[in-house]
Amino acid sequence: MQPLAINNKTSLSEKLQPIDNQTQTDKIEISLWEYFKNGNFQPGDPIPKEVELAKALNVSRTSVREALSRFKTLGIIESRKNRGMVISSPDVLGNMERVLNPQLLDDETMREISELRLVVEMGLGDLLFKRKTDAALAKLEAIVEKCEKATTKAEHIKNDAEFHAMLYKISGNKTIQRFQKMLLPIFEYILKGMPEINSGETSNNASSHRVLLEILKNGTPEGFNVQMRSHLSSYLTKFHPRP
Amino acid sequence: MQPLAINNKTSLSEKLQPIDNQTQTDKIEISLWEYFKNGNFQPGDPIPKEVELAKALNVSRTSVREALSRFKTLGIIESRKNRGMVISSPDVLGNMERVLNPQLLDDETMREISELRLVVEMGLGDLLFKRKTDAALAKLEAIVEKCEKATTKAEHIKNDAEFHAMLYKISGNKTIQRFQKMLLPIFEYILKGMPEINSGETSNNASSHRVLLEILKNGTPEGFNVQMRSHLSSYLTKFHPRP
DNA sequence: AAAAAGACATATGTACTACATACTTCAAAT
DNA sequence: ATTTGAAGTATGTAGTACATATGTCTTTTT
Repeated sequence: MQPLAINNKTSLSEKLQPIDNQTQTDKIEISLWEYFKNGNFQPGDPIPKEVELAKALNVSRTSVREALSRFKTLGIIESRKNRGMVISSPDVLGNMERVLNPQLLDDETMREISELRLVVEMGLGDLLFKRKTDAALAKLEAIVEKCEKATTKAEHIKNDAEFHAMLYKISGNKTIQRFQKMLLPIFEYILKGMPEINSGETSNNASSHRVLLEILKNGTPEGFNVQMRSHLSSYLTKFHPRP
Repeated sequence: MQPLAINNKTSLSEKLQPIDNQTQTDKIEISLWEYFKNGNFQPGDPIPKEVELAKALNVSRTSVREALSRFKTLGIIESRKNRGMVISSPDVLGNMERVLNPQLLDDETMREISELRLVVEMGLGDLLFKRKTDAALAKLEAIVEKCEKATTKAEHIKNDAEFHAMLYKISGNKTIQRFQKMLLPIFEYILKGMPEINSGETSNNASSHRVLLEILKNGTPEGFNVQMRSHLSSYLTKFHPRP
C-alpha cells in the first residue's frame, strides 16, 4: 500500500517514456515512409500489393489499407483498380486548401494567414517587373478602367479582387497565384471582423490602382513596392494590434 | 451487327457524360463534408459513431471508416478510444509539410516554391518594423557579428540561415516563420542545381547583413525592402530564365 | 461517508473472410 | 488483323468477430 518513492525534482516525462501509444496503423505508416524513402521511389513507380505489404509487415490487410489510405489522402500514392498502387506527385497546396476553413481555424491562425497574404503581395514587385508583357499590362489597364468607372461598393470590391488576381497572374508563378487565391477567403473573413476597415477607403483604391499600373509600366520594382505598401498599409496596421 | 449511326461532327465526349466513376468512399466523404458544413460543427464537437453513420448512409462501417480516415489524416477530426470522434482544428501547414519532398515534386513546382520563399522574404519589412524590439535586435546583432567572423563556407551558410531565421522570428508571425522553415529544404535543393550561384557570393552576405541590421535599427521599411531586394537579387535573377 | 476497487458498457482499432468491380492479358473467332 | 470473349488480378466493399482503452456504475473498504 505504500506509494512508490518518487524523485519529485525531475519531471515525470523525463523519466517515463510514453508507452507505445501508437496505433498499429501509425507504425505501419512510419514503416512505409522509411520504405519509400530508402527505396528511392519516384512518381510513377509501382509499390507492392496490399497483401504483400501485409505479409511483409506481419499485419492485417485492413491496417495496411488504412495506412495506405493516408498516403492516398495526401496525394503521395494513387491506386487504380488493377494496376495496383503507384507513387504520385502530390499537389502541394491541395491539402492545405481543403483545410482552410474559417469554421475550423482559430482566429490567431487566420490573422497570421492574412498577414502572410499581405506579405506575399508586398514582395511581389520584382516578379512582376521580370515577367510583365505588353499584353498583360493592357489587360491590367482595362481592369483599372473598370475600377475607375465603378460606382457601387459591390463593384469596387469585385474589381479590386480582379486587379489583384491579374497581378498574381502576371507574376507568372502559378503556385503563388493559387496560394493567394486560397488565402483570399480567410483574408476576407478576418476583414469582416474589423468594421473600421470597411469604411470609405474603397474609393481611393481606384486611384491607387492607376498609380500601381503606371509604375509597373514605366517605373521600378522599388517604386512599385513602396506604392503597394501604402496601398495595403491600411490593412496591415489593423492586424495584430498587440503590444 | 450494323454499327450505331453516329454524328461524327460532334465529339463523343461532348455528348456522353463520363459515368459516375467515384468510389463509394468518395461519395461518403462528400456527404460528410456537407454534413459537417451544414451542421455548423466546430472544433470539439462530437460526431456520430461509426455505426450510426454507416446506418444513416446505408453503407458498411468499413467504407465509413475509410472516409473518416481521410478527415483524420487532414486533421479535421480526432478519435479517441471510447470518447468517439470529435471535430478538431487542423494544422494548416502540417499537411503541406508532409508532402514537401524534393523526391516527389517536379522541378517546376519547386522553382515556384523557391520563388514564393523569396517573395515572402522581400515583403517582410513592414512586419519587422512593426514588431521589432530592442532585445530582438540585440540578438540579431550577435548573429551578424558571428557572420562577420565566419571564415569557412560551411560557417557562412549556417550563419546566413540563422540570420534569416531570426528575421522571421522577429516578424512575430509563427505561421510565416514555420512556412519559411518548411520551404527552406526545397529552396536549397533548387539552389544545388544552380552551380553559378554557389560561387563567391557568400562573402558579401556578411556585409549585407550588417546593412540590413542597421536599417532595421534606424531606417525605414522602404529602405529595408530595397536592401533586402538587392540582398536576394542574385537568387531571383537566376530563377526561371524562361522567355 | 468518502475513497478505492471492481465489474460492466461502449466506441474505436485490428483481423479475417468473402465477394464485387474494374482493368489487364491473352486466346479464339470472324 | 481487328474484334470479341474468357480468365486472371489487385483494389474496393461488406460483414463478422474480437481486442483495447475509456468512461460509468456498483460494491467494497477504511
